[in-house]
Amino acid sequence: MTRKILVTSALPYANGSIHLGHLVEYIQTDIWVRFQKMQGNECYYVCADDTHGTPVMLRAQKEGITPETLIARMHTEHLSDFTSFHISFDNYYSTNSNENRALSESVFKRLQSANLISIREVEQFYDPEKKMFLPDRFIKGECPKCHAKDQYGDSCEVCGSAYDPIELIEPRSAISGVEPVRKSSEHYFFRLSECSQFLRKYATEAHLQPEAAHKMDEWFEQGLKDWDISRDAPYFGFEIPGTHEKYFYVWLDAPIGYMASFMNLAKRISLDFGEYWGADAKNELYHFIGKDILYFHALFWPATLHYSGFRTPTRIFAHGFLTVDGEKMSKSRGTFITARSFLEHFNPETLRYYFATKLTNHIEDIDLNFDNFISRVNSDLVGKFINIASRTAGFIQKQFQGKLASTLDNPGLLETFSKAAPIISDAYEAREYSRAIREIMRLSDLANLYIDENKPWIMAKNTNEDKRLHEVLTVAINAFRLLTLYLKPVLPAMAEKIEAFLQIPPMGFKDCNTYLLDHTIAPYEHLLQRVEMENAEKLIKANRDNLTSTVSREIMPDKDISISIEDFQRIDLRVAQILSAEIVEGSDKLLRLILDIGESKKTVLSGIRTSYSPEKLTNRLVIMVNNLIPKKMRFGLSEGMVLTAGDTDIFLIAPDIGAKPGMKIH
RNA sequence: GGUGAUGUAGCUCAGCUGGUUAGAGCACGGGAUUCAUAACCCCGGGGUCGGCAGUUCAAUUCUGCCCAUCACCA
Repeated sequence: MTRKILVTSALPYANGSIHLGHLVEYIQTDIWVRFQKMQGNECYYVCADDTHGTPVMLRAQKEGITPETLIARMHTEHLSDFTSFHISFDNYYSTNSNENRALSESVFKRLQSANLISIREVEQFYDPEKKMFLPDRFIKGECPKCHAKDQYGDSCEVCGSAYDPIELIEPRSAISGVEPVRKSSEHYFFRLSECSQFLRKYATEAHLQPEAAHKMDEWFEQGLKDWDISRDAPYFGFEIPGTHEKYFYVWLDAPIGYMASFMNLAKRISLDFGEYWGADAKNELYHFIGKDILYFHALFWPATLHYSGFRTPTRIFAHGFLTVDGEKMSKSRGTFITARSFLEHFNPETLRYYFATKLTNHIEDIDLNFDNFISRVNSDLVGKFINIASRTAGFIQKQFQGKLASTLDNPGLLETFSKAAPIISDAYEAREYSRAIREIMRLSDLANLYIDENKPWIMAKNTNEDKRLHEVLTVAINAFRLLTLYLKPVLPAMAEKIEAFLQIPPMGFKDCNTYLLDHTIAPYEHLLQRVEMENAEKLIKANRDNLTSTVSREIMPDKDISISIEDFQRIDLRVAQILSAEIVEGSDKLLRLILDIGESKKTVLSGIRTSYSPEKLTNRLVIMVNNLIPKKMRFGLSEGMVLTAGDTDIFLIAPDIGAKPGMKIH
């Protein structure tokens, strides 16, 4: 039976860039969603930018733009980062939408009629200069316990104690620096204390992870407190209906953003909203979240939903945080790594794979250790998995014109692979990705061992063993196909490349019992570069450097980096045509290119062999730096360089069709 | 401070409800091999399973205490 499933990840806040910590969650969720789709289930994955609240408002002010402009920019940036990491949202929306406003208002009104909203006076710090109430994080002062200076209003980073902002010694507004005054105002409260019976029941039914259930018990024991859901103007958010200058606290409308994003999707592709969110909806609903926001998702959110006439989540899946080299991510250490900078140094799928080897269904922190990352990617992905195709495909091409045999040498091996499908899919379903990966790597070892035992390279020398050779290779390629299928939720882009190589339609789990026989495959091209420690070092350095220049870069160009137009014009860039390309003997990476630049020819030694084979380059147009001082290398003279993009995967830069060799570039 | 989680080979981690000589991958040493981007295959060294007590015929696995690390405190 086809399950109907709606999945969400927590909404990233529109005040900062996506970093590797965020990606743990999106990658975890995306693997699960892709797995569900491969199982043939109807599964939708929605998310949105979380756009409201004081930090967004203040940042927009600081940049001199409207909050709407800021959140539009962040939305574009976030979505582009997610897309690069192959996060396959069915909808990526915004909490600042008409749907979300309508739903938030309606939820509020229904809670009001259920008599779950109360109004109370609250005394808070107020910045008399900025004329606004200050959230705890925007008040700084001396810690009342350990007397450390310059601590936030809610807790001390030095001694770790938590307190009320009013206890701070010599409090200051972090925005204006003036001393805040105490001022009272009317606040709206959601009477969570009235919901504890319902929530206790819900906590049991939702089958929370043991750690989460434990935490819930702790909260129940302490007694649930009412929740302040209003904020005073100025505030960027939705005004509360029937009030003047009172706004919904961002945490009220943020989870409603899940519904709003789905509503927007539902309209577009004609889904029934009620089947997913109605009070008695039967479809499944899952939220993936970080452990820090369990309180909001396991208490406020189900209560809000239930008492406003909607369904509650089927399950809530919490995960731990990311540490880097065993320590909390730190901007000054350069381990606060942004998604974007990772992409400049590594293939995104290497991170997806690494996280998959670490992720379990427990709320445990996972560690990014670069030594470990490099060894996992190089030995598992390149050395074990890809190696299977790499060491056999050549024979299929050369000896059998790319065609697989119609019979198998050892069907038993492939049966073992097929039989592993339920083990692997159970592990994915249970979010025990590390278990799935262990099993897949065990199978990869079996495949490599099988090839080793049968030694196709020996058989290839004896023509009388052709039939057996053909069958052995066919088993190997089929093993590779099944491994690809099993890894596909984790490595979607690579799986797509491999499907093109095997010339087969997109695979799903139902394909785990069929084999490719009497079928022609394409020539093999290498699928993944090894990763190197050097790149990790560059990545960390880039993030450390970025810290110091972030502020100035947003406001004015950095003088050290900026160049004048005259500086640029000193570089003589020309369109060039590759007349010939050949491998430089004795070198790992170099190709010798003979380039036509109109009036003359030049020789360039270029380190692009890892990404381009010479036979593919002849007649291509490229861009070359013509006035570079010629460099004498061990293998001869190089009279310039050709422009490329990327560090590990290298891409030649090419002019548009019609350009002629020798044309100057300005 | 309160609460929780974790602590198994150099590194990253498996070890289900307690039961024969505690496992894997990587790293390391030796061998074999050359099809594969030095990848792959075989063999090996290496662990008082954080410490101390207790329950038990038997504890890495259960209980208590201690130590260390990490996280959370709406």
